[in-house]
Order: sequence, then C-alpha cells, then structure tokens
Amino acid sequence: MIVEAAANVFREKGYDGGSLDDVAEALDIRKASLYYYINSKAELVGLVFETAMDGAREDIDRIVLIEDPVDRLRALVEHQIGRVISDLSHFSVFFDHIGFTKESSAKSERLRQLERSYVEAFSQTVERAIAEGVLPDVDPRYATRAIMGMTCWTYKWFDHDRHDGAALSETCLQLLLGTGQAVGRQG
Amino acid sequence: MIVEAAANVFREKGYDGGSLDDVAEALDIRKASLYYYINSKAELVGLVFETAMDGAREDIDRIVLIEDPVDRLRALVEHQIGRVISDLSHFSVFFDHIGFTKESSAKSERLRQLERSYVEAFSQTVERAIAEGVLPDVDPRYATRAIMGMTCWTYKWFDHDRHDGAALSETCLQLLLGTGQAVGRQG
DNA sequence: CCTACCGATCGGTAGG
DNA sequence: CCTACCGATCGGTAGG
Repeated sequence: MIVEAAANVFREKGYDGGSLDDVAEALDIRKASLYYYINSKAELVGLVFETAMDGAREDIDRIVLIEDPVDRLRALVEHQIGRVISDLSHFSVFFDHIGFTKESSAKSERLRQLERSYVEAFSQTVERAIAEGVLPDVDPRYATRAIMGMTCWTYKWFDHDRHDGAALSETCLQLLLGTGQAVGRQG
Repeated sequence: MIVEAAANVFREKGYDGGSLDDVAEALDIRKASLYYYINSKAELVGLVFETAMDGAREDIDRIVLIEDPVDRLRALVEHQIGRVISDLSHFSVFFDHIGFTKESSAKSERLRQLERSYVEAFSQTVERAIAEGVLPDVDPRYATRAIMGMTCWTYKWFDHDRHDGAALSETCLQLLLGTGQAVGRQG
C-alpha cells in the first residue's frame, strides 16, 4: 500500500528528506502516478498519521472501561508499547513530524483533535491510577508525560530481532508499580 | 552564535526542512557567508550534536561516583531532565536527526562513540540501582531504555512558561522509587 | 498509470 | 563577509 511505502520512506529519511520519487520507487511506479491516489505530499503524511492514530484510539476507549486499577494500568502500558512496536514506521513519522503540516486544513485539524482526545484518555487513566493508589501521589500531568515517554520512546531503539515487547512492558510496569524487592516499599 | 541559530532552525523545521538560508537569515547575514565558518551543512548539524553531548557528558562521569544509591539515581534523573530542558533545541535536533549523517567521517564516528559511551554510563547507573535494590529486579537493558524515555521525552512537550523541571524530576523519581512521599530528600 | 516538463529552492562555489 | 551564479532535486502539472 502507498501509505505503508510512505511511512517507510519518511521513517528512514524524514518527511522533508524523503521524496515522492522515493515513495514511487518503492512501489515501482513513477512519481506522477502517485497523484492518481493523492493530492499532495502533505495529504500523504496525513494518511500515515491517521493510520497510526486510528488503531491506537480503538484500544484506549476499551482500556478506560477496565475496572481493576492494576489491570487498567497494565493494559495501558502494554497497548501503548504494543502499538508502537507493531507500527514503528508510522509512529516514527507521527512522533517526529507532527506539527509540520503548516496548513490548518480541516484534515489536519481533525488529526490534531484525534491526538488531543487520545492524550486526554491516556491522561485520565493515569489520573485514576494515582487516585486509586496504584501509582504514588504525584502530579498527574507530569506522570502522564513520564509514562508516555517511557512507552513511546520505544520507537527510537526497538528492534524486533533483538528485543521482546512483552518483556519491555513487564519491566515498565514493575518500575511503575514498584513490585519486586524494592527498598522501603513493603507495607 | 551560528550553532545556536542552526539548532533553532533545525528544531523548528528539521534538518532537511531547514535551509542554510534560514540559518543565515537568523544571523542577519547571507548564506554564502556561512561558509567562512563551516564547510558543509552536515558539519553544522554535527556541531549542534556536539554541543548537546559535551555538556551532558560532563555530568554523567560525576554522577557515577556518587555512593548513595538513591542520591545517584536522583542525580541521574535530575541531570538528564535538566540538560534536556535547558537545551531543548539542541536535543530536539540530536534525538530526531541522529543517523542522518550518512558519511562515516572521522567526525561523525567520534560523535557516535560519544553517544555510545554516554548510554553506557547511563546504563551502568541503572544497573547498579537494580543491584542495590533501589529499583525493582527487572531487565536492566529495558529499564535503561524506559528511564531514558521517561526523561528524554521531555523535549517533545516541555514549555518553560508552563512547566517546572524540578517538579517533573520529582514526579519521575517518585514513580520509579514507588514512594508516596519523596525519598532521599531530607539529608 | 505514463512521458515530459515547469518553477522554486536547495547546498555549495567563484571570486572578490 | 558580499554578489552572483551553478547543477541537482524537489513537489506538482499537462496531457494523454
């Protein structure tokens, strides 16, 4: 698919560094032919964003409904990491090139809102975990960013041949929940 | 300084998206004049990397020497966050455009080694925290990445007008140490 | 989905 | 530090 090809190109070379010629070459067609499917390069990268977002949004609405606090936090971390590592190209483009769409078109405005509502749901889940005592009593704004960093950062280094997503999720959860023989934690 | 101007331009527009004309304009000179100071665009972005790295390296060598496990971990988190937020432009370029220097010149090889030894020192500090029981008994490789993500991710969202670096550091530490109240603060 | 092409912009150089 | 300029590449269009 054209969106997959674009995601791979933009991941390797960046949005500005990757050309439509590169995308076309990956599809074994000519650049001009791309315009049969898309109207502009900006629209193409918008489709990459959308693909990354749409999948992630499905999960989070379901996660919010989980009742057990630990299960809910676990689901949040596992799904964030799972989404990112199963779609490294899309998320690389999404994370490193958001804000490049200068135009405030209806499309990019919709994307920005999609992202906002995603962060909002993520944030609420963290807030509840704090209120329920599953996480320490910290500033929920910073805790949200910290946990997003912990999980999203994955796209910078994760390699499917060398790393294991489940083990990573487990590590993150243990760091957050403080389980294990942590000092001053029993009680 | 020319490196500061370049960092700002590359942060806002990316390495490929930001032109030498942009950098020159920020300095109120002509593009050709930049070549009195630099030999290429790649060299310029290399100088941006170097600036970000050199500062961070100073700290970490000192942090490794701290004896108290909690103090050492605290210093690691505080300095990582402190460096990133005091140099948002440089680190944005560093994190999002590393690997773009295709040439394996002596310079870029030196930079890659600088980065490797930095990650190595960071990693050792996390490993020791696990061994000493300050962090849960998790895979140190993933724990290193998780903590780097937690702290480095800051460059994506931190705004000096709206956020407080010290409060963020405190939140990260409490999440990691699992204490409701701050640990290791009083003497 | 193609060939052919355009205007704009880019990194970099000549020569002062 | 400047004016002037070059070759290459880019996103996008015409017309089929």
